[in-house]
Amino acid sequence: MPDSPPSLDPVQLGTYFDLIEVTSLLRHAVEQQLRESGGLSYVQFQLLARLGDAPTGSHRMTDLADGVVYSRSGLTYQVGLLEKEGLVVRAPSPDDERSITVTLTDAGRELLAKVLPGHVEVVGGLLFAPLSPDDVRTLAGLLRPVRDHMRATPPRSAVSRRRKGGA
Amino acid sequence: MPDSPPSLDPVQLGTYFDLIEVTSLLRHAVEQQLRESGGLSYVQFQLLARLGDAPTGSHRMTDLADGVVYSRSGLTYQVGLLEKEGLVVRAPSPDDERSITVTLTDAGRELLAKVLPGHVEVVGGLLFAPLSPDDVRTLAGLLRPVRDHMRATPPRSAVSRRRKGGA
DNA sequence: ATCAGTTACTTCGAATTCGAAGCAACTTGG
DNA sequence: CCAAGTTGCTTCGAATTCGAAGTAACTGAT
Repeated sequence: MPDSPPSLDPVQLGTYFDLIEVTSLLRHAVEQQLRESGGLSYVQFQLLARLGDAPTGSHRMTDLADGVVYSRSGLTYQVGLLEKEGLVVRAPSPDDERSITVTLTDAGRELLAKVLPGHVEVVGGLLFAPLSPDDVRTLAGLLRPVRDHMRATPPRSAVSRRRKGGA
Repeated sequence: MPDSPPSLDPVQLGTYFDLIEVTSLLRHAVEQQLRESGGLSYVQFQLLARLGDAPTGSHRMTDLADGVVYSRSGLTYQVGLLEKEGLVVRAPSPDDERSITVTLTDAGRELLAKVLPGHVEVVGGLLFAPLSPDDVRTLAGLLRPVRDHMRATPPRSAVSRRRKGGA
């Protein structure tokens, strides 16, 4: 691959910074709304949303962690909190004894429904307000390949727990 | 304002999710590179980068916190770490006795220079690899107005420390 | 069936993060 | 000048976050 320029041009750099800034601000605003309206952190909301999206309303721990880009141990902690609130249930997986299946409860679904409108409103007001429908389509068309590329690219140290000493 | 639809259409929703996912993955990869190559966290890198960009190589604490979207107390902590490493210096501001001016040291500038190429490489390889130069320009054109809009929109509770009780 | 290697999850300790509260320095109106 | 209000930063405590290490379950080869 001969075209990996060693340095970013100014447009790229500015775009990168704007991207980071935009999502930081968005996250911040959303986080506040979620805490006020439902006592949820952003990760917790993401988890509930993912479970709500799933046809079965459930996912394995690992898939959840990968989905929201979170550490395994952090996920254990967060799911523990959600379970204590009665929003999800943990159960061993039928086919794989090691796996834990996390499932959304009715209470979880309710809370999700209660929180979603406000969430959507914040996102709409901050992120989409300055964008036309065409803009949004364009943006979607740009982000999707990036997302796929990132998901496909193995993390720089794709080591299997042993052999950590890079070289 | 008659056009704030109460709900996001599927394209918007997908775009929003992709945006979050893309930046989460990017951040993760970048964080790892920074830690390995220079022992810096992402915030720390952002701070050094911002100081490096400034004509004077310095900024007030508050401006730094706002710039990187970080809490004041968190910034105090991080700048403390950077100072302990000799990467920045804190000095009271001449005109305003309350303000602290944070300035990049030579060591800080060196470390920044040492870390930047790898950083840029990761960002290029993950974020920009699937995008043509035209795509990047388009993306920049979309993000800029969003950024400006977000910066202009006051946080939902623009209260002045007192009168927190919302109603 | 047994052993080595891998995968799924949890526990643990250390580091980071935030908001609330506190303190000092500015500003404004009298 | 003085009091009330605001702004800039730090300290404090509680909650979250991660990676390393540990345990249990699966896989494949012999």
